[in-house]
Amino acid sequence: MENTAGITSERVAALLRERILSGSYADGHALRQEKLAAELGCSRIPVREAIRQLEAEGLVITIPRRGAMVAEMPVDRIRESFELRAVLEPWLLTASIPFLDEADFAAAQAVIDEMADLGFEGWGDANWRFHKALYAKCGKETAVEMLQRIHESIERYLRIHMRLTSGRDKAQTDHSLLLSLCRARDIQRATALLTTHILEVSDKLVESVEIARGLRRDEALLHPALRQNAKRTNGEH
Amino acid sequence: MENTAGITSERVAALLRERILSGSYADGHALRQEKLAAELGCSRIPVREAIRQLEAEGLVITIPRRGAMVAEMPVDRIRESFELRAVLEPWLLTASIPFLDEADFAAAQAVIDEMADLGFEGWGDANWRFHKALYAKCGKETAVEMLQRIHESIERYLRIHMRLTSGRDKAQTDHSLLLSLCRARDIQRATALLTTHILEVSDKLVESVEIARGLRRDEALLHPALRQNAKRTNGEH
DNA sequence: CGCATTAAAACTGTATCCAAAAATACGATG
DNA sequence: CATCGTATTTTTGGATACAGTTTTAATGCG
Repeated sequence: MENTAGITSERVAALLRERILSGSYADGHALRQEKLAAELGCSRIPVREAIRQLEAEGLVITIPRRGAMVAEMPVDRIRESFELRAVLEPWLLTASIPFLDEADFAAAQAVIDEMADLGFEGWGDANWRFHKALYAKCGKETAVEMLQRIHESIERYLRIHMRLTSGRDKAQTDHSLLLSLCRARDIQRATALLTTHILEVSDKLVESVEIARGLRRDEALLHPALRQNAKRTNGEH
Repeated sequence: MENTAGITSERVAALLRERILSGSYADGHALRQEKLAAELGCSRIPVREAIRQLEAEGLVITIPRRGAMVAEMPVDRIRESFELRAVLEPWLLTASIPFLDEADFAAAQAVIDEMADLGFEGWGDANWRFHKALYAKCGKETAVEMLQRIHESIERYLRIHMRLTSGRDKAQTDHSLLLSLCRARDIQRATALLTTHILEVSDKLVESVEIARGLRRDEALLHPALRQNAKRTNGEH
């Protein structure tokens, strides 16, 4: 079974990460070892190692003897993630702008074009790739990796937000304007725009997440009520 | 076979982390699964999961089919870690100072006192605990956790630096002064001092690490030469 | 001395087993 | 009828044994 390509536990981790980031596994979704092993056609050991890895990445939490589940990020943490972005990204942009060349600008523009006709699915990832393109020359790899992790951890909430608002608002125009300012090497205005861009999205997104969680809670309250009315008739699966 | 006291993978991870942070396992030290399992009295499974976890934390790197070793941080990364500290810590301090109370100051002072009669061993950890005490009220848990990880990843190089310079220089006076400024709620001067404090240590520490690595390289060049002179006489272990 | 072949070591994953803890189902009782 | 306690089932965490593969070393020959 051509398992020669790469280490299995890494592939399992990549697959689970993809499912969590994409929202395919919602917050609180339980990651059952045996089920995943059967589904992926491997034993439990690579699954367990992958779960450990994702736990260290903060995407899942494991409770001993109870298993792993997709970690739900509290709204305070979500807000804080955006605050961190608002601190770090302008810093990286400042360091990067003087060294950006035409190839970097073209790459960023290509991502903008790509995002134009993109649905909800790949939007969060493309958004990060656009921002990252502007930090290409910042010379701070560790910080970029940290930011990538931050973007990954909030990607599913960005998706929820876009699904609720059914649109990507003025992000596209923000991005285009930001790219123009970078081309003009206008660090002052570019960082100012970037900061407001990040913080604006933050407020709206937190709002959406609170609405979504409120809805989910109502649903959770509704389900037991339904179960009382229709005893034992629900299909559970 | 008292295997009732199973060693959990978390404990293995904590132990290995401790050994890496303390410098007990130097850069490049190979983490052999079977050897560790035998030493810790457990099977390879917890060891493997612990290694995956540490890999995600950036403390070790694994090369497929070759095993795991303690990750060596390039000097550029070390410098970058301090740059990140210089950006994030003043930010946290600014957010925290207005809300610090006497208990927080007393805790910070206690760490300073503790550091006075402390050798190389626990100094890096205490240093972080002092800084963290000042960010107690910043309300940014994610950022604090990130910084903790940064401090952990550079702790062994701090140890190397102190061993080479055999002293903790003016860190103590810096810390005392910083605490005074925090007590006075002088955000301006406190953040300025903090920034210079971090960047000063950075330059000196990078220098020490470069010296240490230069020495180690010489040693590596010397060893094969010795082996040639005294064929087969080296005890390998 | 250099290089090719071979042997050993070490990692990766599978399968099976067991113990412990949690979840669930079930039944007794007030 | 609701609630509490017990028993069964599920799931996790780990141990053990084994096979396959790759890297490293050791050996031997020209």
